[in-house]
Amino acid sequence: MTIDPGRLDEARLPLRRTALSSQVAAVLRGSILHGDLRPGTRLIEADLCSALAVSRNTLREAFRSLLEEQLIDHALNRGMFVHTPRPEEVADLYRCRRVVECAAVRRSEAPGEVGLAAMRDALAIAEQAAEVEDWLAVGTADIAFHAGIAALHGSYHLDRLMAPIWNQTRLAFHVMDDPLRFHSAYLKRNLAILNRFEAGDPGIERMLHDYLCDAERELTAAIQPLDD
Amino acid sequence: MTIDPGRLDEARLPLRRTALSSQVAAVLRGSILHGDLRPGTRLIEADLCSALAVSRNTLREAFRSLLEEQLIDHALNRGMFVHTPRPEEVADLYRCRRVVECAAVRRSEAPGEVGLAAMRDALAIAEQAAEVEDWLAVGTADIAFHAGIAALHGSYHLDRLMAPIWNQTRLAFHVMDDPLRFHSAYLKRNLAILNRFEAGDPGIERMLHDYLCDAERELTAAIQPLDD
DNA sequence: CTGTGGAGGATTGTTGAACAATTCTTCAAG
DNA sequence: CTTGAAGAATTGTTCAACAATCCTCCACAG
Repeated sequence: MTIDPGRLDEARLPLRRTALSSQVAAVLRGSILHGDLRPGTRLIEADLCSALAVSRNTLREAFRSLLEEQLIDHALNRGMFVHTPRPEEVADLYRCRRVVECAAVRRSEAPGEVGLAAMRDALAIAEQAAEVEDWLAVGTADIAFHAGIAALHGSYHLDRLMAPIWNQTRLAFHVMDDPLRFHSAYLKRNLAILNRFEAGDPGIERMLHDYLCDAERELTAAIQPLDD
Repeated sequence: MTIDPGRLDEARLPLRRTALSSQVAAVLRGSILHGDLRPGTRLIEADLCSALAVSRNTLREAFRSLLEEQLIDHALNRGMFVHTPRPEEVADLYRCRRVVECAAVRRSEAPGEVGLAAMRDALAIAEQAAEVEDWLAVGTADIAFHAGIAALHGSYHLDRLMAPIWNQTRLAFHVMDDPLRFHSAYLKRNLAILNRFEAGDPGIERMLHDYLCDAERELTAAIQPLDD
């Protein structure tokens, strides 16, 4: 039996159908993380269906994914809302991050090359964005940097489970009043962390721990006023 | 207007405080974790719809939840199958558990009374079940014990993120050939862990680490032969 | 002016049906 | 025994409809 290369291209098209609800989820996820859909926004099914040109069932399947990622909240018979981080939730987020990230930089086994590369890339992007004063991008890169730290574990499940944590952290950044003062300080500290890790400094765990405590305190204070 | 207490009970049944799809998901989740639906079982939509008396759309929304929890797998145009744990996945599960559980017993701050109570309860249930040789219940209680350890963190998010880990661990137990030999050994070690933790022994972290490495090795070996 | 209550509209929850696409089953022909 | 194709079974996706619930508005009594 011979294989016709032309048929392979044809077969590629129906693959999109599987991704339909996933594509919708990706679009919404991007809008929420980018800040176009701000925390607290109500997501009305009919409007989104016509805007995205999909059926309600497909949209609701996409909602299911976003719910699992905790990017949106569900109120029975009232629908979906973009999640609004609360101060006590921020404290919980950073408690999780301290557990996972501090353990990641401590473990000597398994270098986790993927995570290290992610850290370097994220740092470069952040510095570049900071020069243009694109604080949105700086915040995103900061999260990517710390996701890279968690990825040092080299665990598929751990990365998967941390995704909601990063999402919520990103959301918390959106409800901050002054992103400049916040992010610029931590850019330098990220660089220091990377250098110490590559140097094999054993004090890095304590350093990262303090870093996360500081960030938690500042972020909690910054989102306090927004109490809707 | 007076309130008739008798009518409140009647009104409770038709009053669904949760969506039907999540109720369906709960039923399926229970069946899978309990072992009624064994790993590899194909979940045919039409059969489940008639059995649960719900529509396909509702059932598929429930499927979406179970997919996110990785209790079931999806094959394009072939449907849903109860997830079958693979050896490399088991290794990843225990890598996550070592990070979270070892950190939980180490931290001196915040006693985490809820988690401690969960550990005690789970241990009592496990011992009771072991006497009747109900190894299904012993396995479930073992997982509840370790979930209690993770709950020592007192973090809502961490508990939430660990839920899929416990689910997958429970699934892995189901594909073991000899549950007796496996669980009976770890029952005693669970008791030892609890005692050391309550005594404040600092060596508990290393002890728990070794425990988890042993369990990983044994479990991996036990599920190896089942390669479908 | 306040707030109480209800009518009506808007939105979500759920169902059933329909059709296309794909996979599985069966069975005859080589 | 293998191959191949027709038919059945199952899934992927969309649509329309109805019930249940929530929200808005307004009349009306105090």
